[in-house]
Amino acid sequence: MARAFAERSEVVPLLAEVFREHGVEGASLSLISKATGLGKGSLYNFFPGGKDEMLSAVLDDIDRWFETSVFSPLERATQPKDAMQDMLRDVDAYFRSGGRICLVGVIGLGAAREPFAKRIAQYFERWVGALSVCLQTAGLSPTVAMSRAEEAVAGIQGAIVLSKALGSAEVFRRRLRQIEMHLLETIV
Amino acid sequence: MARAFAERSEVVPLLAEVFREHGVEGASLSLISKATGLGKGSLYNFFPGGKDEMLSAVLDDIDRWFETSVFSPLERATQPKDAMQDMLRDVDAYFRSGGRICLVGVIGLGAAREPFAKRIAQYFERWVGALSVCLQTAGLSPTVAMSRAEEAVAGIQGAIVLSKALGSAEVFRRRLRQIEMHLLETIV
DNA sequence: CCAGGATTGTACCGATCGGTACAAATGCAA
DNA sequence: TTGCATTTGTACCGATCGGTACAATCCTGG
Repeated sequence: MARAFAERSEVVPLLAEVFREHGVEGASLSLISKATGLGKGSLYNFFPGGKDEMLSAVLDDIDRWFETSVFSPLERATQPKDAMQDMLRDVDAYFRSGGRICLVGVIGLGAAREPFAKRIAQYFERWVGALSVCLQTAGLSPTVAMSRAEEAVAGIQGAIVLSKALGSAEVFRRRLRQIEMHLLETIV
Repeated sequence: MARAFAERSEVVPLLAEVFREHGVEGASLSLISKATGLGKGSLYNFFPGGKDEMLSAVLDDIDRWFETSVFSPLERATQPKDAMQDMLRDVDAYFRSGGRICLVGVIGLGAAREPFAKRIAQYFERWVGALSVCLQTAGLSPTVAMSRAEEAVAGIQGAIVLSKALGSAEVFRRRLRQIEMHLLETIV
């Protein structure tokens, strides 16, 4: 069995970047081919299902990253304050202070949403849920925790939209700082 | 001089809806033609510049609406509290409680941003600025007003993303209610 | 009623889309 | 080294893209 020059798994992040930069519909196979250095033959060898399978693999990759780096740590946190600060630091790095968009969010806004609607909803439910658990660990009631978690996640998404539109990383960081303040107020 | 069956101005809202539902890249001329009931001939008669001019006309229309319905009332307000509540009511109606997306926001996130980057930035600067003026009228310092205005506008954008992803109008309304609380706290 | 410009549908353009076919190139087991 | 399955580049497919050309149609001023 011949070895692949590029593992499927190492192509996925490149795909993700193409989807982020050109949108799902705008990411043509020729763009993808150029960005990955892979011809159509290789692309369809790795992803027989075409663009849909590529996007699906990208979403899997994103899910995995957030699960291990964001959601799980929030839920398991014994020091909620530290966990939430870690989350915001990781989020700032992941979205490059607003220079990188949230692929899940933009797919959710687009017309090609339907095939992925369930996964997109789960991503945000999971995020809000994990943050809510963390806030409850800090002593907040389920109701208040849920509300504040939803506010924080929406705030992050809004920060991406606003900072991207204004072309300002400073706006993103400023929003994140405010979200942090708001998450931490009235807890230990 | 022959009269037009459809004024250019009455086609624009239909165009806006097509762009919102299918995205700027996904809104093909055939879709636009079907949605407006106009053939390519008429379309290029109204908009000789093609899709770009259509999108530009849509953005003009959006600017005009927000200017008269949102920005200007905020700036001229003598009762800041009422003005901000009116804004949030109008925003809820305009975005159909999250059922409708913010076209300016999504263009700002996309790759086709560059030709419209300046206008997109101005839209958000104008929104944040007008809200900030209103908050200053209510007695807040420029610094605090600016920060709170930015938070509110980002919150609205985030509410759209989140509610659309979750398919829940209730999420949108809940976010808006919280934004209202936050805007109004500590003012008359 | 008619002349002439405005408006319209339709056919068509080259380019590019996502996807398929397949032969040449490649790498490993024996 | 040889045999063979895998991997790859490339040519090609029908469909559709945005846009143009233009003849037929419509409306209205005279």
